[in-house]
Amino acid sequence: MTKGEETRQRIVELAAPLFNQRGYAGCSVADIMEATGLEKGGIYRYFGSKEDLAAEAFKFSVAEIRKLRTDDLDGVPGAIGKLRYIMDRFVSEPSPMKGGCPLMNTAIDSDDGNAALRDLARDAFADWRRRMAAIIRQGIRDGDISKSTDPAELADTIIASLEGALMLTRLDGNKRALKHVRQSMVLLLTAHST
Amino acid sequence: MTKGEETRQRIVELAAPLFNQRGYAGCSVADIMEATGLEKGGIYRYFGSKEDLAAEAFKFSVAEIRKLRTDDLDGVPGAIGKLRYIMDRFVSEPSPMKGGCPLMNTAIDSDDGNAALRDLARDAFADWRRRMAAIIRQGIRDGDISKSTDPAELADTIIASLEGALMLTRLDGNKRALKHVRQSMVLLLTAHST
DNA sequence: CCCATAAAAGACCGTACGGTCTCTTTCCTG
DNA sequence: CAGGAAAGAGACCGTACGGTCTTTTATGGG
Repeated sequence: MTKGEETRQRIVELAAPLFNQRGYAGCSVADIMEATGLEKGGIYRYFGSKEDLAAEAFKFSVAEIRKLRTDDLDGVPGAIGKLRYIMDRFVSEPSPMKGGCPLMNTAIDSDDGNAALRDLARDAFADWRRRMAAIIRQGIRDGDISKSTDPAELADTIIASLEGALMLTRLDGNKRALKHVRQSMVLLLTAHST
Repeated sequence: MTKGEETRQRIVELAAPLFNQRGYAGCSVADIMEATGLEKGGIYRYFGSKEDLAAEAFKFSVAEIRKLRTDDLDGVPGAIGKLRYIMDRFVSEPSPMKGGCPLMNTAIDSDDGNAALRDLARDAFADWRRRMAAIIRQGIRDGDISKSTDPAELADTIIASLEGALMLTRLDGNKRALKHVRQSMVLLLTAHST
């Protein structure tokens, strides 16, 4: 990795939490200059525009979050176990990055305009949903989850409720909503169990 | 209502959807000038700052959304019926205002900085949660909902999952997530019914 | 050690930002 | 219809914005 590549990577890693906290419009290039200690020239050398940099930063955030949420998942036995593990991790480590969940933040930040970021957010959620549905399908095959369960429906519900609860939790400054939702999701899983 | 008061109100009503779509940082005073057809002087006459205006606009949005979501609720019999009615309305009319749910948008937009807006969002969610918990408590008293149900837990779950689903729905451009979540919440309600 | 090149600095540009202030127009009342 | 007050226009201010370009500095292979 050349020095330039290292610098570029450093910019992305430092910009990611800034964009995540302040949003695309709320985070200026000057903010990134301050965070990285670089001048304009040192940044625009690697990125054609602020939007390009924001997209790269978001991709980095997605990769980070996916890593964190997928870690150790293979070692957890059974579909129900995996789902509960995902939920528990979400409650115990709700914000893998300063500013909350980058997926949700970007989804809301870019729902008007900024099509590039919006599409990236959409893809990231689609990926998460697909992976979770696969776990549920496996659970159905294994006989742990009822055959009448719709994997997409359950995956959407878990993701939506976790993200919604994270928003409330960050707003309230405590984990009450997250804990409540986990409880409810455990109950829902019970209803889907065989 | 004097002409000034009318103008002030018009500014608030026109600014509300703009702030909701573009966020606080993403919506400029010039945008509001264009929407209202007023010049700077005509706006700053009524508001001390952009932040003041944003707060007023958000309060207006909250009042609107609360009106829309509380409408006709008294006519619906039973706690379960009321909860299902709320959820159905949320699915059929997910965005009472251009740009999605102002509560969620503001919550995410202002979670870093902008304490005034954040507090308003927090209060708005607290109010919604309180009202929903009251419905659930009434359901328990009436014997429609199990005594072991925690009203706050159920209220948090419904609100979180609806808001999360709304985010996904707006991102995807279709109502799949909202419909899936409603299905799941109906099932969850069943589990809480006596 | 030299030197081509990579890397970064930072001056500069035009524009848009939030906000202020004075001047003009509109309105309402006596 | 006159005059004072309310309402609005719009010029103006300093700053910050995203972005460009030339110049300087660091680096690393021959």
